Amino acid sequence: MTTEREFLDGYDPREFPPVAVTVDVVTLTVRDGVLHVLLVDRAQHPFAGRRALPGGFVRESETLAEAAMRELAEETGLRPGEGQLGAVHLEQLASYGDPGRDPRMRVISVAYLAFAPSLPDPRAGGDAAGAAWVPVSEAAGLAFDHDAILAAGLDRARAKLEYTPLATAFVPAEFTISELRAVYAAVWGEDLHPGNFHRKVLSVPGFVESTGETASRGGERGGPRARLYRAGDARLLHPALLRPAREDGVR
Amino acid sequence: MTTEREFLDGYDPREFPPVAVTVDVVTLTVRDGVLHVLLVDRAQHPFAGRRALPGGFVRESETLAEAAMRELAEETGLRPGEGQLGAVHLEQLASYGDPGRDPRMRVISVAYLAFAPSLPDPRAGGDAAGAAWVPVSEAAGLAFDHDAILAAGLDRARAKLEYTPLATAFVPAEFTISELRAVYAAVWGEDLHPGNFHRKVLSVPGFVESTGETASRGGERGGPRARLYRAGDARLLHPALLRPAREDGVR
DNA sequence: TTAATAGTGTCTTTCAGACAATATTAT
DNA sequence: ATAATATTGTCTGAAAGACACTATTAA
Repeated sequence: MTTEREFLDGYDPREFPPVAVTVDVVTLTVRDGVLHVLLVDRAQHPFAGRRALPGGFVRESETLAEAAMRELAEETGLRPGEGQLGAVHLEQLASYGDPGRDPRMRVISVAYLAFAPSLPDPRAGGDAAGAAWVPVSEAAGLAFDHDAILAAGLDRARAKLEYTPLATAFVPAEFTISELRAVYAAVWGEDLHPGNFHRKVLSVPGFVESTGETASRGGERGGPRARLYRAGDARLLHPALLRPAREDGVR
Repeated sequence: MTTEREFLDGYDPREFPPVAVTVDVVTLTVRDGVLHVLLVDRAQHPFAGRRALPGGFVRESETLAEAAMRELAEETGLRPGEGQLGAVHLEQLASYGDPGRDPRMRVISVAYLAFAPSLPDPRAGGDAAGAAWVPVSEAAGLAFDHDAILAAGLDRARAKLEYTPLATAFVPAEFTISELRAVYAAVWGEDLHPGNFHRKVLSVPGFVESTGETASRGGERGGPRARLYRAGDARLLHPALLRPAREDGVR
């Protein structure tokens, strides 16, 4: 937005190439130890019958983040800022604007990434008619360029667990170290050493803080009752919790 | 882009809220050991007389990245894909679309981040009339929300030097370890221990590879002639080159 | 009882950073 | 000659990861 040409153009919106701006949301959650993404079924052309990321047009007076939260609320049937949706972490992911990515017209989509604790199935009716949580391993062949957007969201999520405490966004307000470890295992797709993970999490300043309470019962198949923790005040993890076995595929 | 409403809207672009999509580019380079950003002087309202990031409207048939590279080429007077601009690293940074960020109309700007080796001053004439390299410490009070975009670019650049070999994008194809260290010092704003930095860089697989050559002369104020290296094939640094002294400000 | 899990202890290896030492070159 | 720089060596402490061990609880 800098040159003279732009200023002159600014006077008449009709001189711009017609373009639409949408948001698409990659919403991740962990259900039963498996990473899931929220997808909707497209009823209409184009890509009718295919699954897609929830999304829609940005309205006139809302910010991009507000549009993303609104779309997420519409699809899950939950209201933002209340109950569990209030605990959802939302961040901008990237924008996608290749000509032809939408066959109807030029569409620039701003993708958002959301981390949610385990939520109920999307309610039927309304916009959420075709919404469902899908294991990421089964989320292929999406409409538009949503496969690439989902892949970018997964990459971002896996990286963010390393150096931020955002794994806590996937669990309830109070959680055990084992539950937190299950999040890492689900997002990274590999098991972590329980003992080392436990000591590591407690050693990072501000990652978690003890509630003083203990879980009401032990594990499903036995074991002592675990202590409960809540998210600490750290915004970055120092030192980071690095993924194992990244030696290959780096070059 | 998923609901019925959207599909219907798709038929008539005039039904969309008028919106423009631009790209803005944060172009960083290191000149004489100081981190600089490429800025232009705005001649026109709004923000006439203020400095701004180079940018402009995305054209109909180009991708977002192509638009960013085109704007960068126009402002620097260099042609993309040739000479030094071919060595420029360009990546998407984030998108900015708050209502009111541009007083003329709704504008969504996709910001890009570029790392360039030391380039000549922008040529006079044409779009680059008011373009100049400005030390980042003096780049405040920019037009629109460009202060925030620049800050995001600096954050990203500082973080990327830690775990990617992108510092090599700031130096010529062949460089010495000291030149690479000067890049880190300029971007991070703190001096690094020469001996430890040297050993660290050479110990990270694929970060740099020796050319077998030696610089034609020693340092400006004396010292032996340093060996020359070129960028290696690593895309990520393992282990990473972490910034010192981040204990504070994390929480 | 049996098996699984929570939590802690120990050891080895790697790495960051402080510090030192030597060789080389511009001035 | 002097000072600055390149490069390498050494040492200490932090941290990751492997492994072991004890206590507790569901079934």
